[in-house]
Amino acid sequence: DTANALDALSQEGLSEEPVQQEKEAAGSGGSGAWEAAAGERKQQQRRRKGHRKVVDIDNDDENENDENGGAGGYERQREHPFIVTEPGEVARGKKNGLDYLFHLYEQCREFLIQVQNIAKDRGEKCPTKVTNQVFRYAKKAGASYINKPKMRHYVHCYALHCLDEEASNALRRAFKERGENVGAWRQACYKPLVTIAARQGWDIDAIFNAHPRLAIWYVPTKLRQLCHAERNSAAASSSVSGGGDDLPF
Amino acid sequence: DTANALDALSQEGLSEEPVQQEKEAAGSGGSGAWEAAAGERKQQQRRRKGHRKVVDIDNDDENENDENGGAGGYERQREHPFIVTEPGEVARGKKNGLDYLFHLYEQCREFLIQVQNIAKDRGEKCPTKVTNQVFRYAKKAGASYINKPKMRHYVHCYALHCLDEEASNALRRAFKERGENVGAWRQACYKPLVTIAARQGWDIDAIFNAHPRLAIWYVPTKLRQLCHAERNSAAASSSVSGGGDDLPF
DNA sequence: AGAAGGACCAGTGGTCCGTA
DNA sequence: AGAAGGACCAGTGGTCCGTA
Repeated sequence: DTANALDALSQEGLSEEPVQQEKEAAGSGGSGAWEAAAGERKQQQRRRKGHRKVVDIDNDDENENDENGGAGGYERQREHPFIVTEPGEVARGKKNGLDYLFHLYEQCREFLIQVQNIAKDRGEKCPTKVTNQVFRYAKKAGASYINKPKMRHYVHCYALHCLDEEASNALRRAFKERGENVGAWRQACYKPLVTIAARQGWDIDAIFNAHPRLAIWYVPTKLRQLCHAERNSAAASSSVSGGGDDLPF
Repeated sequence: DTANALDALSQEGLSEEPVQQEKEAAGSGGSGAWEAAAGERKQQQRRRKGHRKVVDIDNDDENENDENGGAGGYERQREHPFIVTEPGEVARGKKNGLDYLFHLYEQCREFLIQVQNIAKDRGEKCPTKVTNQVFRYAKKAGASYINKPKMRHYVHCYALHCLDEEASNALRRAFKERGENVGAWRQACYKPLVTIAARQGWDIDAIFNAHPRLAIWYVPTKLRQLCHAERNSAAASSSVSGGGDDLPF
């Protein structure tokens, strides 16, 4: 129902960055076995504490088939950054607008439904949330612009859009007017959600689950923490003003 | 409500087996660095395909503190095996009965409820199923006889007990009479569940979720597969006997 | 500086298989 | 042979941080 017309909202052309493999291939002067295995294996080193050394001993011919057909200087693409747009406004320049952001959540929902149908058909476990499996499926289906960190990052913004579209729209207009960046707008989305939670007994999980389009998203940790903190301080101040045991008003 | 009186159903005293650490300490003549690290690190070798070699390079003094205070020959305890008992029957000898088995599921439910209350209190994510976290909590609370492989192994038996206690009781009496072992009884529990699923549109997840005491358990993979296979062959035979497109009868 | 997302990591669901 | 459960492993939820 949120039609594919919205796809047009994404600006044509993507930002570019050199591809990882190419840089690795170009980065000459590696230091032996580990370097050679880096393309094949995951790098398990970064923040490792145990000072462990991993050595591959049958690395024979696994890395010889370069599937990308040699060093043709192609570039990895990265989505344009979001900017704060009003409802209905299309972002100009190398930017994406917030209607497009919210549209990505609808797309994920459609991918989830497809994954669910396949699972039901096969008699397999059926996910109720947007899981890693769904992100993998989306990628395989060609929606390479969908990824987990991005979707998780803005879930609460989408939640406000679902739960109080008027408030969400007003916030967008206000932040656009003030020339705020996306990060500031994103931060500002928390507060109205906490207010909504306050009105509904602080149960943010119940609020998500009661909304069909929101129920498929995990409640973001920070939103959960904010609701919890606010509930406690609200209870504390009410018990002070109430002058004794907590009363229901 | 399923009172702690049932705890008495577990035979006093447990089977014994020598403790792992002791055996490892006793097993002299290891072969160098990896052997020395085995107590500290997880053994990552078993079925490994990649022919990888893992070497620890700062193994300095991590393994020196033997917390068990030396080789006092204490024994690890293991629960008595289950035998097929009738409802109400207490197992004799070094055995446990099936009422006790089902009681363990009730205990897990109580541990889950405690974990849920703690989580709600702290404003953390609240589990709806018996997860690893719940098994850990049970162990910490002293219920060392509860463990994940055992509980998962018999979930479908408990499911039958919840969904059709009469049928479950009849099956127990029949298998006791015939002198069948627990494994045979366990296998036999699948079929009546598949029959129940057939009557309810084959949705075994919905059947579990509709029952408050069962909803907290993951549907066992094998039960899910049996329902799926049976649904498909039922659909095939009905479309044959129906002589064309599937009809609703 | 603000932002997108590859890649990591601790802890999960699932159950094998070494053990008695 | 039958059974209990430690311990493993692939893939998860969560998000950091190297990247541009």
